Amino acid sequence: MPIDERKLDVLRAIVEDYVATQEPVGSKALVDRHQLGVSSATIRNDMAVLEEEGYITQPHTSAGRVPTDKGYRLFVDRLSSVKPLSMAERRAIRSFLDGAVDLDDVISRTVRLLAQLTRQAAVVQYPSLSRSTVRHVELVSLGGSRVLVVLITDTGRVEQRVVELVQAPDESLLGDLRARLNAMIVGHDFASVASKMADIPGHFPPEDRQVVSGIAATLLESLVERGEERVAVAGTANLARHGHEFERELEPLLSALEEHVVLLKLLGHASSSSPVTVRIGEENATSGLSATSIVTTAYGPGNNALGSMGVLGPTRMDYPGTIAAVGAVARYVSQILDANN
Amino acid sequence: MPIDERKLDVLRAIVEDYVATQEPVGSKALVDRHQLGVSSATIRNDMAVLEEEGYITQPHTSAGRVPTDKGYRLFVDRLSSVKPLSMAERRAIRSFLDGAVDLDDVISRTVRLLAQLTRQAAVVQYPSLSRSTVRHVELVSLGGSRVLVVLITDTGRVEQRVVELVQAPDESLLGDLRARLNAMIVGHDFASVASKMADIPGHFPPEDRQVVSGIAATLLESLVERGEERVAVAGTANLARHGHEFERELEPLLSALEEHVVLLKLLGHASSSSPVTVRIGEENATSGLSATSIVTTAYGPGNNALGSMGVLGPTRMDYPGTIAAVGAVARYVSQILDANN
DNA sequence: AATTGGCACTTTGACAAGACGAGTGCCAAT
DNA sequence: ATTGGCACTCGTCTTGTCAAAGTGCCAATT
Repeated sequence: MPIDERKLDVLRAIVEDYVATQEPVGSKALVDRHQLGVSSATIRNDMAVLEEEGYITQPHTSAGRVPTDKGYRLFVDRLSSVKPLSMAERRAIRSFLDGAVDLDDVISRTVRLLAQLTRQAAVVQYPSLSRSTVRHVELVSLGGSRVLVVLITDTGRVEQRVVELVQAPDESLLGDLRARLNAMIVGHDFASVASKMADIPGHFPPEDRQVVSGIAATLLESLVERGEERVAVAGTANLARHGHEFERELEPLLSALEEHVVLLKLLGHASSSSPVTVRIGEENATSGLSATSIVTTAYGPGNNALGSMGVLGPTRMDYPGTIAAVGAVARYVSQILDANN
Repeated sequence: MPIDERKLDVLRAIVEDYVATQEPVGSKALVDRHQLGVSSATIRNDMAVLEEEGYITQPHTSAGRVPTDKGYRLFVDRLSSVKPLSMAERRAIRSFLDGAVDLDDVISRTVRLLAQLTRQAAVVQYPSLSRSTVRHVELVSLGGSRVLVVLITDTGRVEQRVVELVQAPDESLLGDLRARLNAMIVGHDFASVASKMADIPGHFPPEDRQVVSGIAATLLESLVERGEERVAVAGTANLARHGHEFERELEPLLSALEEHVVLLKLLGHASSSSPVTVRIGEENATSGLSATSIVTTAYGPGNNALGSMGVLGPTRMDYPGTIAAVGAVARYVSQILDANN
């Protein structure tokens, strides 16, 4: 049985009504609230087909229908148009983000903004180190054998790390090393930095090599290990707001939001083909998240993706609105980062 | 009617049983599970008195009794002894915290440890800037008119901030300023730093003063404004675990955990008189938190409190265990920070 | 005076039975 | 292909009953 145009209309109407009311929607209610031009009996026939094809389901005989993951998928892929943001929302984005003073501030404002706009939980990944270039490396002696290594990227991200050396380095050694590091890696991509780093100790006299390689190792480590993992989260309270509706989901979801490793996997590598990616229910392989959907997109000036941001909520969410909000915020943040380059 | 010794025993038993079972506890169950040496009828009389005095209450006629906030208060103040941690727990604290490489790592490990140990939500405040001294100030030109200001405290806390100046500073000016700043404020308390800062521009030629005061202002600002507000949170998922038990509380509590300003107020100024502070239910003036209790303590080497840490959970929590865990973790963290001084 | 056993009373929760309503599926008619 | 009609199913709501839990009180005991 083919799915014709009207059946798609029916599916769209079901999704919209269900998202709005949170209640299974029946054939009668449907003809009342939408201008479908046919009777409820016809709708019932269509619904039977849609159910047979797996787009909708009924919690029990003689309740209305509810969209399945597959139904939502079809909805976002083919049935929904992007809902333009209201002027108030556009204004909110601007005024909220324009006050940011530096990268940390941009990220923290962005994540709160997204949470507020969508009334769901929001996540923003810091600009990925591996896709940034080095702007500056600074070494600061903290007295004794301790040195602070500071790394600054072209996106304004600042990573710092204290390293405990086997012996106290003298000030001139630090100066030499700082100069050499900067000359060597500033402006370069992170992948290339890793290979160059290996040569560095060779340029120093043997007695200094231990210190030098200690610092170099920390630098590399902080790039690779800690590099990707920074994310900001906000809006967890929004999940509890309509919380008891997806009950058993809440705890695993909160866990995922705390486990940054998991979270980054969920944010995933936003495909650059389509601007905003939606992953629905079971499509997230992560266990316990079968009733949550994730809307993500990459951000970054031009086509140069620096990181991802997104929103998590129940599968029963307002997809057009959420997609629009995520897209708009990402575009605006990209602009800001570009202007700040 | 006076509250005699046995009535206190009864109250203690009620609190313990209620915390363990999460169910109102009746007179019969009480004599079964505890060796009180009297009959259930006697217990009933005692319970009637306890209820009259406001220490316990019954959800409805003929259910068991449940402790009130006042009952919990009496329990923690006079009826409970600190429960010593198990060897496994002590070992966990050590092995978990000993791997920390720097302050950020210490804080993040601490907060996760606390959450895991108590199975509740944990909060750790970063060492307060106002109670630290300056170890080093670093100025790094980012090219153009942008300068990165990095501030390092004796506790290992590193604050950074990018400042956009009206004109590009030249390198030697930055060097001068850096030297002067360090000479002037290293080793000093933050309160005194603020007043000294005002003099700084005067030592520079007029044409540089704008740049100098821009940097000085940022430094001050980042100390004062952002200074206190850094906190780390973990274990929010634990709240959802037994979440539906305190229902309406979840959302405001999650909100509070995200609003760092509110959170810091809740952590409060841990009184140094008693090592661990407990605030129960309504005692937290914050609205919506009438069913949550907060167990906090200050940490820091010796009597020098650097910040607070604590645990938030339902009023119906294991107070002796939680108090012990918070106390032990705080002591161990204090040691670590001391060793790292 | 304190404690106890006994008993009546109240309330909850579980269970069953029945009324009701919502919604479907199907069929015959258009 | 669409429609109105109708029987059917199933969940929900209400009501009633019953057992269990727990209390409060009282008279008896120590």
